[in-house]
Amino acid sequence: MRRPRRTRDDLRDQLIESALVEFAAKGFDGASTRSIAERVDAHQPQINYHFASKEALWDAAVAHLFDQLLNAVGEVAPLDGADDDIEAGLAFADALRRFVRFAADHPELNRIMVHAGTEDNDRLHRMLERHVRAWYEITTTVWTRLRDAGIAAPIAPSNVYWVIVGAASLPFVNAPEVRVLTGTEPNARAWVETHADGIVATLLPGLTTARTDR
Amino acid sequence: MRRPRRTRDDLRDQLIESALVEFAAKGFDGASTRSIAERVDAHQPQINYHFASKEALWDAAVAHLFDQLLNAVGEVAPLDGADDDIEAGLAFADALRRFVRFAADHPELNRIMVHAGTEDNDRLHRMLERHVRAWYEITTTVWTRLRDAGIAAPIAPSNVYWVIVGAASLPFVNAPEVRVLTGTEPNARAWVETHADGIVATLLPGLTTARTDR
DNA sequence: GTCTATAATTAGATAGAC
DNA sequence: GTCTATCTAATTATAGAC
Repeated sequence: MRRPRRTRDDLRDQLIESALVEFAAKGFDGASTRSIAERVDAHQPQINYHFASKEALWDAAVAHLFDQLLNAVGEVAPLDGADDDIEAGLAFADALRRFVRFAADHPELNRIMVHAGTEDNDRLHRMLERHVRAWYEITTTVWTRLRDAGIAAPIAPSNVYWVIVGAASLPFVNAPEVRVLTGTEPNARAWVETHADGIVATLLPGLTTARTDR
Repeated sequence: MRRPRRTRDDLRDQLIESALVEFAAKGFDGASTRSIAERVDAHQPQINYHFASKEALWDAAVAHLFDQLLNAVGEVAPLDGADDDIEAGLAFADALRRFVRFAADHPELNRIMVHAGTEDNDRLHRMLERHVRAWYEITTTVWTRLRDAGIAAPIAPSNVYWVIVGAASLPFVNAPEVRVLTGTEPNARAWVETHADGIVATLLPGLTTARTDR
């Protein structure tokens, strides 16, 4: 009945995956290290041994998520360097689509972010400076350019970041709510693509026009 | 040093207000009935006496919030009856603006909703059927009409509800994040109105055009 | 009818066994 | 170096005093 002993790294990875699910579902305070451990057949004190504290586990889990995000959406920096504005707009549209797909596949990211963003504490500051600020800055920069080019919708660069994140991720963050209210499955491929299409067409109305103009 | 004894209703109201803040900040599991009680100078067991259980207190707090929302945004039903489409569009734009202002003034609503919507449990179902479904239905109905009239942006009626709620409320739900990343105060009147302007102009592009056409 | 004292459970962290 | 046994504090609910 005994499970073969795991390697250090395997156990760490499993605890991180488990932590993501629990933190996303119940928030930092609501999640218990005991449940996180038991979900992967470990004992609660093993968390303190491998991560020193609940906070440190949270930091590790968040870092893991943002690694995956960067992998999935890719560096957006090149956007700024695209030759012409339409090019930049198309690249941004692509990044938006990839972000919507990531939000559908990994609802934990935006669940954790929306939990963390409600309270002003050290955890939030660490997450923002380590992982979020770069995304915020590149978004406002590219958006300003696309606005000037008449491609982007009339949203101020200072708040477009939250419009994008909120609109793109909420149906996946609240997937159970979507299922109850619509009777449809938001994680179905078609649902996700419809959502991405709507977001892109609405936020970048000048792109559809421009593309047919060429 | 003794506080004058409160009436039954005063204490209930104070506990509900306190519960809203705590549930919004930490989620249902993370919030403790002890903190909720202590915040208004009461003892933890008084919650069980006045509300029977933590769940019942949550239900009462949520009901109170949705009462306030209805008060602030008003019945949207009349929208459907407006004579012409532009009229309906203007009324919808007005409701959107009032919703944005409410989200700024009462971030607890969307914080609690976003927490509740992540887990499929009885609490979520009670909230959806009692308070949310009506808003979802009227939104999709009006949106379908405005889409057909060429006023609304190209977002499917089945997901526009989450686009609106997500885009309109996230900067207030995550106000601490906005403060850190932008250095601005999202609750400032100007910030809120700029946000509302952006949302309305982006979601109802046909309205600006139509208005100048007349 | 209302609140205080208290019970039963579960939280995260540590100390010491292996 | 890793995990198990255990500790202290905090959780919600109840029982009984006023």
